[in-house]
Amino acid sequence: MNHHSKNTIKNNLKIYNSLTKKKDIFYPIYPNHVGMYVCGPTVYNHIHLGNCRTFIFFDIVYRYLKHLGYQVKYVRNITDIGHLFSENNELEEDKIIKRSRIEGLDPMEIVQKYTIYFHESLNILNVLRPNIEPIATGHITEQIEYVKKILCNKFAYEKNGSIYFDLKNYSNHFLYGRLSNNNIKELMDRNFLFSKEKRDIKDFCLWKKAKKNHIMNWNSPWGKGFPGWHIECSVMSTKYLGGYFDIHGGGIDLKFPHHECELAQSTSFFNKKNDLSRYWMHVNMLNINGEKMSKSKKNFMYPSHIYENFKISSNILRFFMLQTHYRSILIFSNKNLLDAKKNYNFIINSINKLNNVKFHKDIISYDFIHQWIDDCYNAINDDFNTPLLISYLLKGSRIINDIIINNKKNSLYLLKKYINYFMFEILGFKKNKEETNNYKKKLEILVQRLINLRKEYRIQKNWEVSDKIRKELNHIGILINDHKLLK
RNA sequence: GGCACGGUGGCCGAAUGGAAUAGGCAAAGGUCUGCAAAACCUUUUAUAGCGGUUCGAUUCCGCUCUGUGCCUCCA
Repeated sequence: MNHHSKNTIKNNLKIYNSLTKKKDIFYPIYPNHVGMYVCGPTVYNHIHLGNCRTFIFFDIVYRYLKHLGYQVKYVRNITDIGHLFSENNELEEDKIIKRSRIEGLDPMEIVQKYTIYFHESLNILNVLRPNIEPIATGHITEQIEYVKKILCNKFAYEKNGSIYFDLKNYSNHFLYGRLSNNNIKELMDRNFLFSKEKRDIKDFCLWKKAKKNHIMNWNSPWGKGFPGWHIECSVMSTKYLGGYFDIHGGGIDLKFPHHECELAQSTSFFNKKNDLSRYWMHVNMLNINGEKMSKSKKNFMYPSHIYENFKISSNILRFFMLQTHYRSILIFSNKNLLDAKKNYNFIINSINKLNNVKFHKDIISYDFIHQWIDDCYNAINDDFNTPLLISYLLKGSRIINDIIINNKKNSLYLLKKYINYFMFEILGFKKNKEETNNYKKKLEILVQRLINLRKEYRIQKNWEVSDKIRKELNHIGILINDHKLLK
């Protein structure tokens, strides 16, 4: 009665594709190989919780594809150039340059500093590193070559040392707006600073001429300048994954214009209809107080805020994010975070109990356990429905408790095997390791001695002193939960 | 103005053309207990509104109300 053969599971993964606007069965271009590109951060600031959501989600995608036996090439870029910051339609300045001015550091020091923070933040969240992490400024030559080809194909034009994408000519040959369903004519006109140079107000920049005081600039056939925002992703994805790969992802706010422009650039580059990626995936936003958490709205929180202010671990933050489906808006609130904590602890406690129980490998197979395993796989296979999967993991935990408490003979072996797969391998929770820090270890011993001391007082029924010790420990965040005293 | 995704109990959050068995939190009750807490077990409550299609709609279609996001800074 074993329903969950690996191939059946593998052939039933459905992914919501922003390009086709429906759930498509996942099959890669080359059997057993998956190429995945995810738009990474611009490293001019710390990453906040909203950014983390996207990277945690694609970590699940990466982990699950590997679990299914695919060889995955995961590429996630670092943007260290090209994002212009506009204020009141007055000034345009590279975000990294602006930040370097504020902090009094060299632009490349800013890049280095926030790249390190980015990696550290994701490490703490147990997000796996991609296979390739290309950096935009490391691919200037390739970007220039790419722009040259688009120019050569007549889908771009030069004006005063800058290169703009020719949307009008593009529209004559291809459809612009396939991802977002946006019709160029229906888009709102805004006054852009560059608009004087552009043939059409909605043309976007491929290469921008550097002003005299613009520190980050490179030589090009069109003079000193720097690449536009969208070009780096087209170039680096094509370089490392080819002109057509399996999955392209990012936050939903990148769908338009960023991904739409990438699609247009790629089509112009090859001069033929091209999807760039077979599946396009977009993660919805994290909302706080009814609106999107973003750097520009200044309503963001960093992961470190959460660990400190809510006294929760990175595992619980991760769990919190996975309790909402990735295509839904995730609402940040104190209560939701505490719900996540309780649920997470419930599952982990059950797993810990399993580790303390001795059992033999099952001989009999139990149908309901197999059903439970199928349910779990079906959940994750249905467009990565992590909230549904978590509900099954909670159910599994309850089954474990029931078996252990009532001393039932049952299929603990399979339960243990699969709940571990789902929690640690696929959902990517960190297994608690022994603390290696020596100083911390001594503190732990001290606390343990206090607890033992208190136990002696309890045996003597000296409630006054034992309650006082418990209170003191509670003050510093160590919770004591008493059990019945053994005689 | 255009485009996209939503509206399910007190709250969060799944699913579905055929009795709402999701799940969790909260609440209530219980086990346990020196007390407190924790842990574990059990139970209650819901498809925004109006039409249409249908034997049957929460699900599909249309309209209304309403929320969020994108429209060249954004994960």
